[in-house]
Amino acid sequence: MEGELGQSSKEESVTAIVLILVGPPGSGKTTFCNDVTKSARRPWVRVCQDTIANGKAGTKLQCLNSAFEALKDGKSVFIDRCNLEKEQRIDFVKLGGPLVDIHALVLDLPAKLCISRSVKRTGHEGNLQGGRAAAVVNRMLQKKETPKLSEGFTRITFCQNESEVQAAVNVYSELGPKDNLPSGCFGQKTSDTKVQLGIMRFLKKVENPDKTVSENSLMGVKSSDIKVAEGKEVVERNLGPEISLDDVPTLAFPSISTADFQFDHEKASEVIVEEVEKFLNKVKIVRLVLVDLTHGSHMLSLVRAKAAKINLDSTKFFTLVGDITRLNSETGLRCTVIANAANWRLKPGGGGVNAAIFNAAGQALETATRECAGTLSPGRTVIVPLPPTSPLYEREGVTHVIHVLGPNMNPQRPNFLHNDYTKGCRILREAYSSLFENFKSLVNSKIAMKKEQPEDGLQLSDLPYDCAGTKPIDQIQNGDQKSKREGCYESESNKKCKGTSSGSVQKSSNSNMAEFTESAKKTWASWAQALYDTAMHPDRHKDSVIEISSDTVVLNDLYPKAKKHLLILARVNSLDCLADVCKEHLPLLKTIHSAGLKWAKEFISADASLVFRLGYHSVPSMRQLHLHVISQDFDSIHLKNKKHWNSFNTSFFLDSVDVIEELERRGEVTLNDERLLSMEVRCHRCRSAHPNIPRLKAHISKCQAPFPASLLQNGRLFSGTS
DNA sequence: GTTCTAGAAC
DNA sequence: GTTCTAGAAC
Repeated sequence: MEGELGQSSKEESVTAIVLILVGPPGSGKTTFCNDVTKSARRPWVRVCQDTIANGKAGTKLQCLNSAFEALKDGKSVFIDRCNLEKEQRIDFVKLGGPLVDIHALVLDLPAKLCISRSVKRTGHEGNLQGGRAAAVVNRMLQKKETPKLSEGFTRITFCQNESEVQAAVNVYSELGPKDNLPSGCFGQKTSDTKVQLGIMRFLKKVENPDKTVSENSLMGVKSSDIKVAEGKEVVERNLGPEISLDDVPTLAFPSISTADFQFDHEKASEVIVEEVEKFLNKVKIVRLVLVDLTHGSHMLSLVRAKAAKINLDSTKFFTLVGDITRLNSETGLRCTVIANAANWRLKPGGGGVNAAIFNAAGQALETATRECAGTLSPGRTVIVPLPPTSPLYEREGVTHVIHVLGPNMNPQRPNFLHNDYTKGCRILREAYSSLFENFKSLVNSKIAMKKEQPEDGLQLSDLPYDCAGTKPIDQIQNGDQKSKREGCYESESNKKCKGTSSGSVQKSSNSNMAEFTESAKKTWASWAQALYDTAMHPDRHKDSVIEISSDTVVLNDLYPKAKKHLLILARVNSLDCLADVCKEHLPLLKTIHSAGLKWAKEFISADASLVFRLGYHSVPSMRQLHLHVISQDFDSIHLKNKKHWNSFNTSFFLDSVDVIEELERRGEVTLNDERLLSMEVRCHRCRSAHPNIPRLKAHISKCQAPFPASLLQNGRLFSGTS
């Protein structure tokens, strides 16, 4: 079937398009098709499952047949059905071929908007009226799987609001019969709406357990249910129509000074709301979340009431009951920066938020804090970048902690203000304003990086602030503590730690902030395409290739970093790196692993002293998924620098066994930060640190220490005795 | 990914 | 002086 498609138009070599619309009822799929068709410059046929059987709902097969016929006629096709799950799209993607491009248009509009449109709708072809719409939309969104290029799409457009939809309408209606659109992903991805639902449930559970709307009743049919879901204050505050959870830089902060420092709640809540308002007037795209662990927190309700009174934008500022150290894992709320209610010595302990954050972040935060500041005075704040090795970074995605020291009204604690609230309020204002400004600087620093790397795909016009507005560290650190090196998380033995605060936040935290915005799919420089070319055309690389199968190509690394160093390439198009890997690739990854093991065995049979490790780089330099099979002698003239060493000997290197295990368990792979590559170099056996690569190499040529226990487990190392 | 090289570190 | 790193160019 695929082979025949597009044949009739082959002479003119016109490429037809199958545009698969992806969106829940009420997202505007049909409207989109109609709008494009109205002024289209190429023939389009809309295939709608709701009406395909003589105006009534039909089957997917009928849709496929109808699309196939239209393509045979040289027409382009809209697939107008929800297509939210990969499984529902897969057969339509198969319509693609040499003369048929498969595009997706993701209508990622706010769930609330889709629900209200569906509810209001009376003449919709799918008969999705009334209260049932809310149930259906919610249920569908929970199962939503964002389309990926790896499914077989040549182009995916994401629309999060009406203006982006209109832009897409323009693009497709202006597309002439012989025109093509560039491949790739366009428009930022929003969070999955199921995450929003996760938060909604969490909030209902903790904020108001008695009046909780059960999932069943939310999915029920009464319109009153929708009222409850939409009308409840807490839900409304957190599910406003403009929210897209993942992409907005978010700061989570505790109430400063109101716990152990016994600051008056009424006054503190006033300061918070006023400072938040001031900040949000200045900054466009950020979110601030006030977090408190206690159910029915007095502070949160005071702040909520005051925020509502002045109509603070509830999508930019809201309150949340939860553990500030577990926001991502427990509520799905991703906060890259969190604030800590610190003590003046910036030490762990003391209970409350400070103890919780230092506990959760591990020793790494203590060390990193020491590198940035010795002490803090009231009203001041200091930014501490979290090392990627910190559990808080790994598990929660927190890249920075900003320590804040608030005013103290507790006679038992240092800097007691003797109930001088004039001074107290001034200091508290300073503390919040400094916190928010520091947060802003971090976000700006991320943007500064994007500005330098336009190939990342982020449009400057999308940026929330003026890129020129970044401040050097000495201005933003805003503390009277002795300023130390920003961004230092390496051991004291590293020479670079001797630096002062002359560096800038921008430079040191660029990669920290890499998660603030999701960039479009990576573009690969020409030199990075060699493996891709080898995987696609192994016959052209006969000098380096040593084995070809239907799924893999095996070759010797051109610049081996050890006595034996092989690469096993996946022979799949658009599987560039681990970030592209999903559950469907499990069999392939297992095949690759077996091929690697087979070769390791062969080498070991020739030289029994060899020990092998099989794994992937978190962020490879070369395109095309490739497994490294590398002997652990690292005896090679090509191993020349820190990056070479650390790419195989830090958690940047992900063991194949662990990748497969995580893929089975979670359906995706957790990648580690590129900053690991510039960390100090340590022996992979005895873990001793070395000042430079020549000294490290001299050491590893002699070191006979046993491998660390972690490597000896789960078959991560493979030797003659394995 | 590598090569080249300026300049930092020793 | 030599050694080594790190950034730019490819």
